[in-house]
Parts: sequence; C-alpha cells; structure tokens
Amino acid sequence: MAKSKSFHHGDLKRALMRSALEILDKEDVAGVTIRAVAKRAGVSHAAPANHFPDRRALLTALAAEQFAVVFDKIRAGIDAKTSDTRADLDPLDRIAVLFDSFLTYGLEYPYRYQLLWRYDLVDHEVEIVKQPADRVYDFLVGEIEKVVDRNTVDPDTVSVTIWSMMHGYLDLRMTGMFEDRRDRISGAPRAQAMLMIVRDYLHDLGSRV
Amino acid sequence: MAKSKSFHHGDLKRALMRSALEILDKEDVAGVTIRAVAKRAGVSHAAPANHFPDRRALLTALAAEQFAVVFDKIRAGIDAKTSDTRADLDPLDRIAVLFDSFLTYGLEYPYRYQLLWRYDLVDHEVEIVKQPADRVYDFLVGEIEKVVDRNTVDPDTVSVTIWSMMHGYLDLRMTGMFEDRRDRISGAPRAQAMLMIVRDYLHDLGSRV
DNA sequence: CTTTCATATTGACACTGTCTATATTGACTT
DNA sequence: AAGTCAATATAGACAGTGTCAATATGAAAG
Repeated sequence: MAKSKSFHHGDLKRALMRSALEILDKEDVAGVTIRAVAKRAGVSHAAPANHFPDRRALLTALAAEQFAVVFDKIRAGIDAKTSDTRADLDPLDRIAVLFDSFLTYGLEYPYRYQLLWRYDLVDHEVEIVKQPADRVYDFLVGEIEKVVDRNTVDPDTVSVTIWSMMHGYLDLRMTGMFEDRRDRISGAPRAQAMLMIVRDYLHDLGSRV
Repeated sequence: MAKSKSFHHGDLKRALMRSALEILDKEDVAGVTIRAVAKRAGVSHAAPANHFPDRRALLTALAAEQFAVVFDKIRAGIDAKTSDTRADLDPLDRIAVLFDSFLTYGLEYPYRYQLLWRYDLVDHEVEIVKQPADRVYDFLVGEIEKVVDRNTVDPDTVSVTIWSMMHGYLDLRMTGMFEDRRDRISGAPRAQAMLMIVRDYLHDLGSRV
C-alpha cells in the first residue's frame, strides 16, 4: 500500500487536512494558520511545505473536499427521499433537496461554508475545486431546465437567481444582517419560507407553459 | 475652526480614510494594512493609533461611510427618476432603483462592496455601521410591505429573499462562480434580467390580492 | 551495509498589528 | 509674552504570520 503508514509521520497530508478542518469547526478561517495546523498535527511549522506549497494550497484542497461533501449530501438526500416515496422525485422536489442540503450544511458549519467562497484564499480555477462545484451547479441548472419554459424566461437567469438567493441568505446571516427583528423566524424555518417562494414562482412559471 | 488645518498633520483621520479607500479601489482589503495606509498618508506606522485604536476600527469607519454612500446613491436615483417622470414612483420602481443602485455600486467597486460584509473585519454591531445599513434595509422592507399582501406571503421573508438574491449575486460573481458559460449575459444585463424575475414575482403577488 | 531521496527540522527573513516610551507642537492659562 | 498642558506624532520593540534555505532523519532500494 502506498498511502497508509510508511514515512516519518505517515500520511501527514491527510492529518494536516483533518487538523485544519477541526480548527475550522471551532473558529474562523483566520485561525487556520500553517503553524497552528502543523502544531495540531504534531509536526514542525515547516513540515506542511512538503505537502502544500503554501497556505492557499492547503485551503484550496480543503475547499475542494468540502464541495464534494456538499454534493454527496445532496445525492444522499435525493436517494433517501426517492426510496421513501418509492417514486422518482419531480424537479421541484429535487431542487428543494438541493436547497435544503445547502442550507443545512451552511447553518451547521458556518466557517466551512464561508471558506468555500473565499476567493482570496481558495483557488477556484483549479480543477479539484471546479469539478465538484460545477457538479452541484450543473445539477441545479439541469432541474431548472426541466421546469422552465425557455420562451417565457431564460433558465440560466433563473438558476443564477436561485443560487444567489441561497448563498446570499447564508452569507448575510453570518454577518448578522438578518438578526433581531429582521429574522424573527430565523434559521431553518426562514429558509423553508424562502423555499416556498421559489416553489411558488417556479410552479407559476410551469403552469404558464 | 476645529476640523480644517491645525495640528501636526491636519485632520489625519480623514487622510487615513481616504488613503485606505484609495488602496481598496485597486486591491483587496488584505492590502489595507495599517502600515500601508500610514505610509500613503505620509506618517509613521504608529500614527494611526491616535485616531483608530486598531485596524478593525479603521475598516469599520470605512464601511460605515460606504453604507451611507450607498444609501445616498439610492436616494439620488429615486429623486432623479421622480423628477424625470414628474410623478411619484410606485413601489416596484423604487425597489428597482434600490436593486440597480446596489448592483451598480458592487460591480463598480468590488473591493469596497466586499468590505461591507466582512464581519470578521468590520464591527456590524456598532451604531455608525448599523444605522446606515438599517436605513437601506428598512427602505426595502417598507416598499415590499406596500406591494405584498400579508395574508398571501410574509413581507419579511420576501425582503430577506430579495436582499439575499441581490447580495448573493454580487458576492458569487466575485468568486468567479458565474463566469464562463454560466454568465454569458454578465454584469448589468444579467442583473436586469434578475430584476425582471423579481418584478414579475412581485407583480403577480400584487394582482392576487 | 550503503546509498538515495522523500520527508521533517531548525533557523532566518520580511511582513503584520500593537504596545511603550519619547518627542513635538498647537492651544490655552496666567 | 511666557509657560504649561494635552493632543498628536515618532521610534523601537515584540509576538505572530508565511515562506525560504540549509540541515538532519530515516525508510526503502541496491
């Protein structure tokens, strides 16, 4: 085997990513310093350099992994609901699962979620990030295209709009923008209400065909 | 006079904020370091401490100012359109102006816009930030309440949804999420198309009353 | 057993924010 | 007009950061 326990430390790369994630579960990405991660993994401050050329590379790898996690969450959610109802879900229900998976993830792991979109810390051009991120987005576009009539409205615009709404809500929540009176119904219930708006909108579009 | 030219430097506080903004127009907020701002203003690296206890305070003051700028933009936009048509705008048009002002600002000054929502760098609890930010948001809520029927849908949720969409689009654009095929119609035209969706949605809501 | 080379360590450098002690200087008091 | 005071600016230091270079370690290959 090539990846188990062999060298000085034994798969330090994985250990570093795990340490980084553990920090990210407690604090802001600012706390994920090379030195802190190294210390937590029990190695010297320069050891990570052998596996990640710089901090950006470490955080990029972490984000890539998490994008994949989100995609798996969506897939699992759809599978679960499908086997429940013993029938294929219609596009609106599948979009609802996407929406729900995303919001659940974001509300449960705010710092992980934030990392995903820190373009100053994560390289979104690199393939290991692009691919899993695309898979999620493409899924949304695919479902929207099934629902929407091209002659009535541009499916791309609808996709961008829904994705924006989803992300915007999570991002703004973390700034505290929606706290206090603004979010009397906060967190998941609010998200459900937002989903209803999307549902209504899409349903209306469908019936206009 | 108390604020013109008097002390060692002469209203260094203003000069520092101007320097910071100039940097922010060229690069990420990461480039807005205390030392860089000080150098640009022609003072020593510790001089800013007399006016801002720490970097957070400087960035908070900057964000506060910019929130006010955005609000003024909206107000000016509405005034302009009102004097054009020589009649009061209906709520949908006023929301359109809000939408447009925000997106124009965000697309023109991406780094300024991003600073507004960096809760790790800006104190959103402090009054100088809260007040101008609230004024913008309250404006949106006020107009939505005029359009929406409380029995059909919760106006708060609609406000949160629209605000989220607006912010989410700008934020995601900067990560590159909507580049390439995803945003063939990019920037302002895409924003216009999104606004259309909002318009349609709100209009339908209105006609259901 | 020796060589080899990926991996890990130590130490250094430039940069950051922030603290302390010191110097400057405009404005007010007498 | 002279002298005091308080606000403002400076210089230097410190701990922390990412990253680079030189060195050490040790598992696997010959």
